[in-house]
Amino acid sequence: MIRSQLKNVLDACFEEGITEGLWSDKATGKFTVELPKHEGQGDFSTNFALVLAGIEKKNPREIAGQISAKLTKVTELVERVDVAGPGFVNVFVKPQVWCALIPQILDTAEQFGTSDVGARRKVIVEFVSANPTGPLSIGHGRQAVLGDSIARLLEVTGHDVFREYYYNDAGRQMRVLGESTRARYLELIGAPFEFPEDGYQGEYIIDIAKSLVEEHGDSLKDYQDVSPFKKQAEQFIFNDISGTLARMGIKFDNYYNEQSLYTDGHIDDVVNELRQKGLVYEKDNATWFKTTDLGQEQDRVIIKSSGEPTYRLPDIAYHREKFRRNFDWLIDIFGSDHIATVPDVLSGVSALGYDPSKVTVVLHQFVTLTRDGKQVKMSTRKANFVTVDELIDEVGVDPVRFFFMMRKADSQLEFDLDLATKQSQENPVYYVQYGFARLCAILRQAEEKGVAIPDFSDVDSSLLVEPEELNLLKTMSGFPQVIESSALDLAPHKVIFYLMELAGQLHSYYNKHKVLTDNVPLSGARLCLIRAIQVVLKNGLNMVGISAPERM
RNA sequence: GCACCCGUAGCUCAGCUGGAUAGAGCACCGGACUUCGAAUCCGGGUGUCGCAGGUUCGAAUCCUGCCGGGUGUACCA
Repeated sequence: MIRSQLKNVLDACFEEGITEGLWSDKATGKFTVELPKHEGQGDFSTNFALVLAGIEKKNPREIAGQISAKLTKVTELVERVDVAGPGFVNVFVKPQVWCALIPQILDTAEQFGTSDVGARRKVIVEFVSANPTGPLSIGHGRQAVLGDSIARLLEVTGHDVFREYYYNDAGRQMRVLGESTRARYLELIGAPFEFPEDGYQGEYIIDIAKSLVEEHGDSLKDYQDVSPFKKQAEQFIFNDISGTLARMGIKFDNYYNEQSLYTDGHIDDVVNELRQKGLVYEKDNATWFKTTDLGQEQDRVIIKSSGEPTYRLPDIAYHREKFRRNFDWLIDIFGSDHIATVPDVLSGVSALGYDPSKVTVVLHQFVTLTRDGKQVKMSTRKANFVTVDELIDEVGVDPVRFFFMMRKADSQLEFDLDLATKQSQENPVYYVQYGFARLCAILRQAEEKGVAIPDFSDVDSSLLVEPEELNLLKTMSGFPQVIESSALDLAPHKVIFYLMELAGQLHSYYNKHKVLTDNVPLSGARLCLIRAIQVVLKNGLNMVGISAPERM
């Protein structure tokens, strides 16, 4: 936030230089204010001189001198300006400017870090979308956390967020599920049975079959229709899935059933509309979507010769419905194995007259589990756990969420079970949470000692002079920016990295400087600082759905 | 074959959309609790940023071509 203040100042100096004839306006919007990597390069630096020198064909050091003379005059913000290297202008900000951040944080409290950049844009985030054929797997877990955190971040940055789970309870998969359940049922009551070839092998099918035996005895024995089996399975599995999601603190605004696309006629609509545009034709008894007309390499089947649509058609119809429901931004979280649908859906909606640039697809790579330094094989067999529930049982909700967010979506994610279960030093979740708990402990201690936490207006903030204190303030001033960019980039991992950084600075500070001392004014100032850090850590954790425990 | 993603320290990964001397965690070694919680801190790094070109004041970052890995490329979802 101080960075943007400085940018405004720099822009003003730039304008001033134009009227003075020092340079033209060609560089408008080209230069930036950055955070230098190394000590001694100031609190902020700007490439102003380098950019202008390139455009104006002048000596960068000369321009650097001119701009730094102007910046130096802004005494309420700037302490000192250096010109370094090829022409970087390094700005040192007055310590009081950093300290002024404390009351801002304390006053805005849980609002600190929120913004309205979203301008109440309506955004729909579709994620998980697993069909109810079994418990959520590790891959779904990553997607669930990713989608939910993205949704949370969009919410705090001023978007109107709608979370949706898309599923299909018809189709082949579900039929096989029903048949598997029936087979287990017949097995349980001792009747002859035949397990379907691609049937679902999991234990949970047996549990479902047991429930049917309890409810109906053997009265379903001669039932030819699979639907009672299917229905029971679906209900059980959905219960299981939503239970898992609830454990992770995830709620959906809507579960969208693919079936409704058929019953409401949207599937036929889409085909007809595409046909009218000359983008649909029949060949080999199937119906094809002429995607070669839309820049793709080959045409795609949308209705099989059996009369059943392929997955593409409902996907396109579903996205069209999202557009028709007036969302401004459509975000899909998919596993990378679904990448093939993306071009088809985008071609489809764009052929139907909607703007494909309003669709953003976040593709995440796979998750592997490691234990004892070795990869855990993820077979459908038992022995090794593969469900999110089992993962949560072993490591806890917060570590699960945290670890799933530690990597950007593009990267494969290695989930280190040994690290996640350690309640110590190495575990980054506890590292951050412990930072928060520690601050709570200090404040409890203050209360016990009868030390009042002063109002910031009664505090002499010039007492906060330690480098660790100023660094903490600098880091905290970047928090709103971090939240905004991780929201707009749909990249929660940035928040995680930020929190580790902030917690690290806090722990260093804690070990070097004591907050509660006999020096009352100093303790007062530090207590205010402590409370500010507490706010930022808590907000950061909560914004990505992780708890901030006061004691651990 | 084609499309997308990845290739950065022993391992797992960041790197703010082009900036200065490339970072963190883990692992390993050595230190710090009569003091606000040691789930913490302090010290210890000799990396061809996969390779080769190109763009420019400047490239891990952008472009092209290779190499290696993953995923997809169905009338499966």
